Amino acid sequence: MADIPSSGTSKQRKGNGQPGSDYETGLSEDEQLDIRIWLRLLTCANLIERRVRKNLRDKFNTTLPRFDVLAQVDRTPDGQPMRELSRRMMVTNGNITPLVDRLVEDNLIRRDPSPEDRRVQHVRLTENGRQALDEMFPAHSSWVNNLMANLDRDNASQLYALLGELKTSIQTAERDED
Amino acid sequence: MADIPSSGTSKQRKGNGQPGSDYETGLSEDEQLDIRIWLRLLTCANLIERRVRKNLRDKFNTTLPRFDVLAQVDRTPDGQPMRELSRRMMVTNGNITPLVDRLVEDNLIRRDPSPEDRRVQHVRLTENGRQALDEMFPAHSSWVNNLMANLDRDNASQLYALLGELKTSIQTAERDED
DNA sequence: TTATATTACTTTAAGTCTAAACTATTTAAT
DNA sequence: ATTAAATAGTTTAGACTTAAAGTAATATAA
Repeated sequence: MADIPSSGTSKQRKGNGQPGSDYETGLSEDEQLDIRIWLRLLTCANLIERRVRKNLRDKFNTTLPRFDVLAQVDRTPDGQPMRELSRRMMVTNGNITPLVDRLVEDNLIRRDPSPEDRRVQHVRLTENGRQALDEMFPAHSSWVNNLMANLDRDNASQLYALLGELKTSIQTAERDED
Repeated sequence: MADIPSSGTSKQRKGNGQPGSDYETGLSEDEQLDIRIWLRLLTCANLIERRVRKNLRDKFNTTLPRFDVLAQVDRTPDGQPMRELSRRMMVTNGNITPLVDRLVEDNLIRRDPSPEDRRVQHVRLTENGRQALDEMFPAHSSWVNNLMANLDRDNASQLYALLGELKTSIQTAERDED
């Protein structure tokens, strides 16, 4: 996960000679800034994720992917097809199958075949699953809240907006890729 | 990875009645903002990570953790102990061992026992590893740069600063935990 | 209609990751 | 010096993740 670039190069690599270039890395200031944003982003995400994982394990004896499935499934009253789960969770299809298998075993969710399309399985919360989620959800919020408690509210709003800009930039770049 | 909270609750959960609370989630505006920051952060991190992983595989037939190890090892001329690698990469100790094993097999790094402390193994780049990294590093930068190309430079600087604030907030909260 | 492509999901093999238990070594405290 | 505690690294079992290949069902197109 961590992805910290070093000089990333042998001593031979020279600066590009342009203003704002860095002798060590051969990157322009803009390029360096981008990399630093990426690394800081990753560090923050890792720190938060680590805390959430630890608390889910310690306090609810579960894992983040399991919590994610429950939270996702709960987003729509009629449950969701597997493909929708994998799309929302940003993981591959093959990942979801065994994850859902285990949650079904534990009677937290169930699979209902779609009446319209026999390929589709709708995943829904069981009563058990709902209860579990109702306990976990506020705790999860409070953990995140706690980690950001020292962040000034104006800064928080701005950060949220800027992350939106970043997201747009990424999606634009990915769209142009194709 | 994705961690999208839904209503996360049955219909029974009521708003907390305070100004700015949300009937659906029972979260205050501040709490909602924090969760939204977290989710957006995670989305951005996932999008970038996914692109980097895909490009590492397609163009260099390698993986992100492998690249991370090489980049980390390169940061200090005399290599680094395993514990330092795991600390910097924010993964557990047990993760590093097989990862390093595979890279040693491929002759990209080597393990040198520390002369001072017989428990310690210093991990260093081989000439092969240096060459590989020298090819990968600029490519890696350009991928990230590309994803952020549509981000205004002022916004980028601000985002970097705010992520710093967030990081501090998280670390403060974690410190208080202990 | 019939062939072709697409879609939803599962399976497989291999890599990554974690927590926990373990070994070997070093450090600290008596 | 001897014991206890801490540290570096490895190993283990299990969960998660991916890409790629496979199966079944649906949609498209000729």
